[in-house]
Amino acid sequence: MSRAYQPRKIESKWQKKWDADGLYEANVDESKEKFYAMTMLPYPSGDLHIGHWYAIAPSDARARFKRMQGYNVMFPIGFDAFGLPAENAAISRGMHPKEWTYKNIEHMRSQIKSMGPMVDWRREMISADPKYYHWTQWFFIQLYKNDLAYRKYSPVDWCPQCNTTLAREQVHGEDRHCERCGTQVTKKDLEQWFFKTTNYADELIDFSLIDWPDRVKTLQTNWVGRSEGADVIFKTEAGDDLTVFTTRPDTLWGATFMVLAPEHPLVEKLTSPEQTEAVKIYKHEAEQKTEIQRASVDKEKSGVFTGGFAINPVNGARIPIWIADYVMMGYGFGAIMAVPAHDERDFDFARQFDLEIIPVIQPEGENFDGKTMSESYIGPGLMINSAQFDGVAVTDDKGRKNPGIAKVIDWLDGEGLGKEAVSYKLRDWLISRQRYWGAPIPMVYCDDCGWNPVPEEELPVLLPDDVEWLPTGESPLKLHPTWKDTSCPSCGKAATRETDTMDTFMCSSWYHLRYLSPDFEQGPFDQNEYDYWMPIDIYTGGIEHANMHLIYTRFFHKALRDMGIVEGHEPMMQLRNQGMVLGEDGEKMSKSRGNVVSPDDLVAKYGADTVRGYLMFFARWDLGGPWNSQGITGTERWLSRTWSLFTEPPMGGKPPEGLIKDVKRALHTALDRVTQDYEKVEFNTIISTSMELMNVLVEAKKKGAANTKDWAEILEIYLLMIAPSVPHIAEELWSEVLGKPYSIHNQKWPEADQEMMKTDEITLIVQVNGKLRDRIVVPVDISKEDAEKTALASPGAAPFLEGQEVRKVIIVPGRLVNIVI
RNA sequence: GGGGCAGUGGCGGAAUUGGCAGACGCAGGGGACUUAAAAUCCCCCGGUGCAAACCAUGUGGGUUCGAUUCCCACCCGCCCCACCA
Repeated sequence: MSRAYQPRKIESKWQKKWDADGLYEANVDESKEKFYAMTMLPYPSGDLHIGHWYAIAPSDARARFKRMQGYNVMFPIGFDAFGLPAENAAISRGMHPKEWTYKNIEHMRSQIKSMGPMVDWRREMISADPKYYHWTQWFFIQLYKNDLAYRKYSPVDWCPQCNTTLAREQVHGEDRHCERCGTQVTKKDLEQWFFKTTNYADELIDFSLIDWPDRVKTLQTNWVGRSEGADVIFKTEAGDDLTVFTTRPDTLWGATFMVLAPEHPLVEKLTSPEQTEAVKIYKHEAEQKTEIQRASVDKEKSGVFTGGFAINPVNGARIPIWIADYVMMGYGFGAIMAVPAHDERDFDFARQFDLEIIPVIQPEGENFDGKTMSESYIGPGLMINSAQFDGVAVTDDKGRKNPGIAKVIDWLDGEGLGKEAVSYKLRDWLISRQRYWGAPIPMVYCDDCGWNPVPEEELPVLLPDDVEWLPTGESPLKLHPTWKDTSCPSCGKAATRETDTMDTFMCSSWYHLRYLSPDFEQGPFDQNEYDYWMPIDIYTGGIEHANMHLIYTRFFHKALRDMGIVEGHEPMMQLRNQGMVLGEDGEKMSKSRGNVVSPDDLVAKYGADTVRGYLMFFARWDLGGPWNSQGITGTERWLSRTWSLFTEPPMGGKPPEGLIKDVKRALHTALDRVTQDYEKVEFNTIISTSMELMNVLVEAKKKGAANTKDWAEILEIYLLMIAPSVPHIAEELWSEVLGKPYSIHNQKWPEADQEMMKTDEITLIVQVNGKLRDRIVVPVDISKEDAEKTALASPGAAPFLEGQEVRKVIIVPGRLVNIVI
């Protein structure tokens, strides 16, 4: 009597054996082509979420497919172990962040193992291990030595809930809330460490070397926000330079006033005695505004006149200088020339405060008058009121491609009034965090020598365990009685350590390098491993990191490349994003909503293979969607019917003529499709095609197909096909039921036989005026003439052709005949 | 306001990229087996219509012999950015 399908039994059995045999150990092997498949590492929050499974299991299937194709595949995993949740847990439970984190890792590691991924656990990295953050610190020092890390006093984003600064990227939404806790972010003037990500702005929007989703490329491009234009030097009446960036130097003659950000350094000097009070009040209001809800979007412009004037360099006009909060200190120079006739915001401002409007671009057939214009004009036209440039055509193009802009830039340059310039929205990356559970920034401050890096031989700067983590807004390390005391690396005098820690995104910017050699002590990675494995061939994970991790890690790689530490221009050649698994109610899963699906429960009930298969099947992987707890029974049935197919005795007698040929055709067609879908990283159709094939096999077995000598080979190919997606049942059926040599995961991916896929007869679609009228079965090699003849005579089409003149017949060989009447 | 992604049965989704719309699965209906239930197996399953046939891929146009697929305009949903000069 055949055994029933007992997934949990066979799954833990094979997981143990694979582990004991080191089946998934990935070693440098020059004789084989490498494939580095990586999935975004989890944060050890406590429990593996279904979202983790969704990220890891299909990625694992893809990696297994590559392995069967003959690649030497590395599919590592680790833990992004530093970060705020550990500290918050420490505060609320009175448990040390380290203890909490490592306990969680242990638990989550076993949960990951329960899905049976082909992970080489010898390569695991944990970013909170001293042997890891040693090198995070080392990288900081390299960036510092190469002039890519600097300290700056500036207003920075501050989360009052998390009690720390945040990178610009970690501030979300119109209301500017904290990425992690959702609290409204405030501004704080602090001296902090930054990385010069802006040095790489242009390179970061060049995606020519990588195969990344358009969505991510667009997000990153918009985030970098490159604009082409010119820097133009205005002079204040007092003689100070007042430089502005503009994308529209062609409209310079229409600049009738200037606007500075309230925080602009020249404001005080410019302000006339009679305006001093008004300016002071406005500055104060503007400061408050960033702190209060800006969500109440009254887009009505506010601002105040400083009493100061500037000279428009192109025409000598004396123009007033205002301050307004619609000008941002952080972009360009924090100052603009206002051209109300051709900029919507400037127009609104001019109308509100009754400032002069001079049109300088005019399309044909128009006759603009600054006094009567009802809105600004942004489009193309001819320059007017612009002295020698009158009549020059201005197009919709940006930058130098626009003839008007190009001419003006060249002229400005020649006159020494300005120069071509590019501006970016991208900010330098603020990495200081006033928190405990992170990698200490390895810098020392000495009253005499200033800032110096900790000597590399003294790394790592260890995080002390005995710390009070009172959430005070000061770095907890600062409150430690002795930790910060050290000596100056330069002069040896008593000095103080930097007590801030690094943004955890710093840890995750290079973890792919640590997988190469997690225990290597002479450097961040072993060069031999690097030379073999890098770059990453496919990186999978959520899209939410498009403007954070995925920009930082590219920046990091490019910076290391310029230091000669790594090679190539990009770390990750291909990126694919998975969507999100939502709760059954279509909402984001959350404990408070009670719609969380527990993978542990599912594995207990259905087994890991069913969960893996269903995650691949239930939605388009890149989109995700709501979980359906009934839907998983479809995958469960697929596997139990597969089990029966292999374990139940043969049926029927002698199979009918042609059956085996038909089965083989279905087999190879499915194999071809599955192969393509794995290449394209489209998982749902891999499973549906496998189900479809199984249905064919079940039918064929009933008709006696299992009584032929071909049957064994058919079953083998089917098993090989499903092995990457459902590795345990495939192994059991392969090694135990078919008695083939262990392991199925060392077998070669079968090749679809194009000959087998061919048919003798095809079904030709017969259309009349594009409407389906009949289907005719014809020989595959039918001539066009015969196809036309047969179609015209077909019973379905004939009635529609009666008494009609056939004007044209379109024949798509192998597909259809369309008769046009 | 700008940008992106999507819109196909009751539901998740297919459609070899311009050629049979709805594969595969869930749910539903009917039947077989069973004392009964579960499991399993078989049949039906977009709409209208007795049928022939017609209608149907968010809406309206267009290109084409032929459009879910390409183009234009619009509607709805989600995501990102948002007074960025």
